[in-house]
Amino acid sequence: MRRDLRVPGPIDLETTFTCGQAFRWRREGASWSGVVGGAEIRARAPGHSTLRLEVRGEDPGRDALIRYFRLDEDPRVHLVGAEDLLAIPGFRALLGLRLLRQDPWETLISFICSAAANVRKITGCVEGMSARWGEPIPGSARRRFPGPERLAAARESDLRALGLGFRAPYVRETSRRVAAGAVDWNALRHAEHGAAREALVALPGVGVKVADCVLLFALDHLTAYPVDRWIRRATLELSSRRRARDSDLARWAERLGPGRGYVQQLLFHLRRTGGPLPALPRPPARRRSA
DNA sequence: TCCTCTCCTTGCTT
DNA sequence: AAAGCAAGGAGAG
Repeated sequence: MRRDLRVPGPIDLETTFTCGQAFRWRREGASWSGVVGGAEIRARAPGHSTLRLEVRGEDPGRDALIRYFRLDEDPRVHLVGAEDLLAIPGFRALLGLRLLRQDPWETLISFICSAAANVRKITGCVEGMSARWGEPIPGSARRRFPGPERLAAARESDLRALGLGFRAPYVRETSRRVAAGAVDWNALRHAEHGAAREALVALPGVGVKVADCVLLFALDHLTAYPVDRWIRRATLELSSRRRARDSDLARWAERLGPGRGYVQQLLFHLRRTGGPLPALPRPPARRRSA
């Protein structure tokens, strides 16, 4: 079935789907093909103000798709506090990169696979697991991302055969714990950022960076600022530092406002594709009032 | 407690 | 062709 959704603010599917937040979207002729839940979605954005979707398989429903694509908001609201970044060459052109609101389980496993990997590698792992253990989608050649029980039952050697390498035992053990009910996604969604992160870091293969990715890309914690290699470089440059702990870089980024997670995604893409960033002007010194 | 180093897979790039 | 690199984590010292 077909759905046309109104898009508040700019949208650029190319950067949205290839920027390293999601790993199941690929170009398919004139449109993009992705898997969302039990559906294959084919997406186009004619005129950049409408998102035209063709849904095959189990229809997530209009509201769920609006949530997935975050069409319930104009992404520019997340720039409050980060206005200085608009002066950086190339930054303004990235505002059509839409942060997605993805499934937390799939996001968790995807980013466990992201350790010392690149986007292509992660995509291969996620597609491989889906092809091997995912349920078929009626009317589509693609498959769902497998649930925790399926991956918990997988053999480490089978995961390694898909190219997961040293990440294989992490995926297996974390799957077991999730299948056993150790993670309450809804609770994490509403918990304070620090507490939610603490719960995720308890899982094998999950450190602060991966936890923050799950919180940002799936659980609506837009204050999460995952620091990976690229964001480390970008933030060091913006803050005119030569070296700093990741936690200090995340603390520095607090000045980018409550939407710094969204900003992080734009900076990640900008730094990865465009090279070094200029230093940001220092914020005016605080005057002591009264 | 905190920092640094090493290892862990794989495949593409230089 | 050896080394570097890629959305890191865990364990040792």
